[in-house]
Order: sequence, then C-alpha cells, then structure tokens
Amino acid sequence: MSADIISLNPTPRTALHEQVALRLREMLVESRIAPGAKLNERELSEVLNVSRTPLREAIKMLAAEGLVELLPNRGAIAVELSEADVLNTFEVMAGLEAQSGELAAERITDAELVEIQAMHYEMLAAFTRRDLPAYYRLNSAIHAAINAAAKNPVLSATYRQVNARLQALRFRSNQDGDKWDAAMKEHEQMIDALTQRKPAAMRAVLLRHLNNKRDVVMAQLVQAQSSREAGEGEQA
Amino acid sequence: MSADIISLNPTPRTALHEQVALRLREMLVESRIAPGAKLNERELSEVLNVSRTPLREAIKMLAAEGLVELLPNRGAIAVELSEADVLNTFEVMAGLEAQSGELAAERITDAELVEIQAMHYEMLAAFTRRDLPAYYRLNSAIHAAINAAAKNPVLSATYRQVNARLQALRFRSNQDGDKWDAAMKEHEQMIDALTQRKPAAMRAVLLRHLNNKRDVVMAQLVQAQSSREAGEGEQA
DNA sequence: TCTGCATTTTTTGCATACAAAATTTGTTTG
DNA sequence: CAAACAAATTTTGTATGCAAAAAATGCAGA
Repeated sequence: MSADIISLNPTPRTALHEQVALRLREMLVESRIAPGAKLNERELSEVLNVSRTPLREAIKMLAAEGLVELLPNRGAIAVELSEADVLNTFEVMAGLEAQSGELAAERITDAELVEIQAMHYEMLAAFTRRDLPAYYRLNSAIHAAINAAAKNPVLSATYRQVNARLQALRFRSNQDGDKWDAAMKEHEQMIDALTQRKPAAMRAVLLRHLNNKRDVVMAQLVQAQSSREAGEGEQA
Repeated sequence: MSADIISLNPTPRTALHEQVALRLREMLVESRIAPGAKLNERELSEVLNVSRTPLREAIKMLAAEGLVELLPNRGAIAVELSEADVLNTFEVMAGLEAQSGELAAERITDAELVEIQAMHYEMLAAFTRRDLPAYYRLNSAIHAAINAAAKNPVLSATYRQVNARLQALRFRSNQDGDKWDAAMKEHEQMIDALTQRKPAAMRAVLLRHLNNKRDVVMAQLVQAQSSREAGEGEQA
C-alpha cells in the first residue's frame, strides 16, 4: 500500500506528513475541501494512501497554521471564516502588504525591479484580454516578488500563512469592470513608487489596494451568502 | 459550572496533544529547552508521561508555529535564531505592534483605557523600585491590553505567534539605566496617544519603542555570543 | 408521526509494534 | 595511534490495535 507511494517517489526525501500537509493545504486553499467540512481521517487516509498517523500529524500542522479547526474528540473541520473573520484577516493582510511594500521600496534591487515591471506588462496584457486566470496568476507573482524584495523571510512566511486563509475567497472574487480598472491603476502606482524608491507612497498604495480588494471580496461574500440562503429556502 | 466539571473529571477535557504542546511551548519560550537542543522523543515522552504519538503531534504544531525546526529523519530541535533572524523578527513585530497601537487608538473603550492607565502606574512603581520581574510582567500585560483594544483576534494571534519566538531573548535583556528611562518615557507617550485617540502618534511611538527594544536585545545578544566564544576558547 | 432513549456503529484519541534511518560503538588495519 | 569500516544500538517514521467518545440507528411509547 505504501509501497505504491515509494515506487512512485523513488527518493521520498520529504517526510510523509510533510507531503500530506502539502496536499491537504492545497485542497483547503482551493476549496476542494469545503469550508466547514469535516476531515474524516479514515476517508482521507484512504484517498492519500497513508496511515492515520502521518495524516493526523499533518492536520495538527494545518491547525497551527489556522487552516483547520480542531474540535476535541470530534476531529477537524476546514475553517469557515465569518464576515468578521474575513474583515480582520484583511486588516492584518493590509498591514503586512503595506510593510512589505514599504521595505521593498527601500531594498529592491534593479534586477528585481526590472522583473516586476516585466510581469506588470504581462498582467496589463491579461487585463486587456480580460484573461482572469492569467491576471490572477501574474497578480500573485507580482505580490510575491514585492514580498521577496522586502528581504525579510519572517515577514514573507507570516504573509503567506495569513494569506492562505483568504486564498479561496480571492480565487472566486471576479472583479467587475470598475474595480478591475482601479486595481490596475493601483498596480501602476506601485510600479512608480518602487521605481522611485518611495516607501511611504508604496505603503499608501498597498493599503488602498488591499482595502479595495477587501471590499470586492466582502461584496461577493454577502451576495453569495444571500443567494445561498434563498436557494436553500426554495428547496425546503 | 466549568470548575465543577474539571474537579469532577480527574482526566482533563483538553486533549493530550494540546496539553503537551502547551508544556513544550512553555519550556521553549523560557529556554528550559535550549535553542538548538534536540527534542528526544523517548526522553520527552517519559518526562511528560505520554506516549510518542501525542508528543509528536504537539511537536508538529510547534514546528508550524516556528518554535522548533523539523530535520527529516533526525527529529526536531529548538529554533536557534541567528542575528539576522532576530532582526527580521523584530521588524515584523514592530509592524504588528504599530498596527495594533494604531487600531487601539481608534477603537479603545474608556474602560480599557482606564485599566491600561492603572497598569501603567503600577509599572511606574516597579520601574522606580527597579523591580525588573514586576516591570516585565506589567509591560507584557500592557502590550497585551493594547493588542486586545485593537479588537482584531487575527492580529492578536499573529502577534502572539511571532512574539513567542523572541520571548526567551526578551526575558534576558536587562535594560540598563538609560534605555530603561527611554522605554518608560515611550510608555508615557503611548498613554498620551491612546488617551487622545491619536492613531498616527501611537504608531510612531510603538515603532520607536520596538526599535529601541531591538537595539537592547541585539546588543546583549552579540555580547553574550562574544563572551561565550571567549569562554569556550579558554576551556579548549 | 414525533419524541425520548437504548443499542449499535463509526470515529477519534492514544498506545504500542515494527521498519528504516541515523548514530554510536568497537574492531581492525595502515 | 589514527582512520576507516562494520556491527550494534538508538532514534525516528509509519502502521496497526484498542479503548473511549461521538454519531447513527432502531425501537417503544405518547
């Protein structure tokens, strides 16, 4: 049984619980495991072809990361963020992004800046074509690059951990025309602030950017909730 | 109510791996397990009177929290922060504290403010007596209260997690006269900024406060390292 | 039919057992 | 005596087994 995994991975340099954590993290972030859903150990251990021991270790790690919630004697469920949770998480994200941007404006190298500018133009192309998947991919890459330019691994790790909880929501938030235009404009202002090495400007733009993103996500969240409630009402 | 349940139940309701995580966290934060030291599973399971299974689950949680490092096939060691790590962590802490303070200045209630003021005077008493333990205790309590006043549980949780890694260092950093005076002055400025509900001022004070704390800790860190190296040299 | 309760089944939590890897120890040889 | 290699021991990683708790099921009575 575990022989399958070993044969597929000739050198399982990474521990089993790490691999499991990775896969579970993916499933949670992509909402393949729905928020609020129970993580059945027997089920998951069969799907992932591992025993319950490394699976449980992985679940404990995800709990510490805030991706699942541990219910005593009742296992774990995928975190379900309330409206307040989303607002609070965005508030923290805004602070982390703002600081990243501020530090990046101070510390970015010319090479890093060039690469970000290039990605920016690619994103502009995706925006022009209204290619949402490509846009999101480039958007994430740019924000990650800004983070890297801040040269603070602790900040990056914290950023990633908090961001993971919002990932699922972000994925779904299809910005409409106006908001999308505004987001692109903000991105151009970021490039300017970075090019001119203006930390304060960079901080200000990122705060605005995150607040707008928050508004988009929140609007879609309440809309989804109300339509879901209406749908359930019809069925009942 | 809940006190009855606890007294009636000889075996506590909290899961074993949670209890173990709590105790290990304490031992790591207080440096009872030295930075860089190996966490021997057999040894620890004997000391804590649990089997290796819940112990390992607890260790995985601490790894996700950044308190221990997992070495593949070689177990876990207590994190050992390099100079750069300490600087980076303080940088993140400064950002989180600054944001906490900023939000607290916007959201603090009169009752919360009164309590913080009271603790401030208690701390002033401890400062006057040069009672370092009491000072630290009150200092922590005040910072925690400011955090709570920000009314953002996600921010508080993030703050606590990052702070835990520095706790051991902070404990040991005995401020000398000058630095201590400055720290007290900064605390008075915090009270002012909170009382007058000035978020920007609060942010500025906290950034200064954390930068000074960082300098104190770093100075003692390099001093401890050099003296340790000298001592080792003599022994060899 | 619905509610309350007892019984069965499932699921979680912890301990133990076993396999693989790393470390230590001991011995041999140059 | 030191280095290198091999055997033994320890330690980690994973799987399995068992007990306790929770959930599901079934049944009796109103």
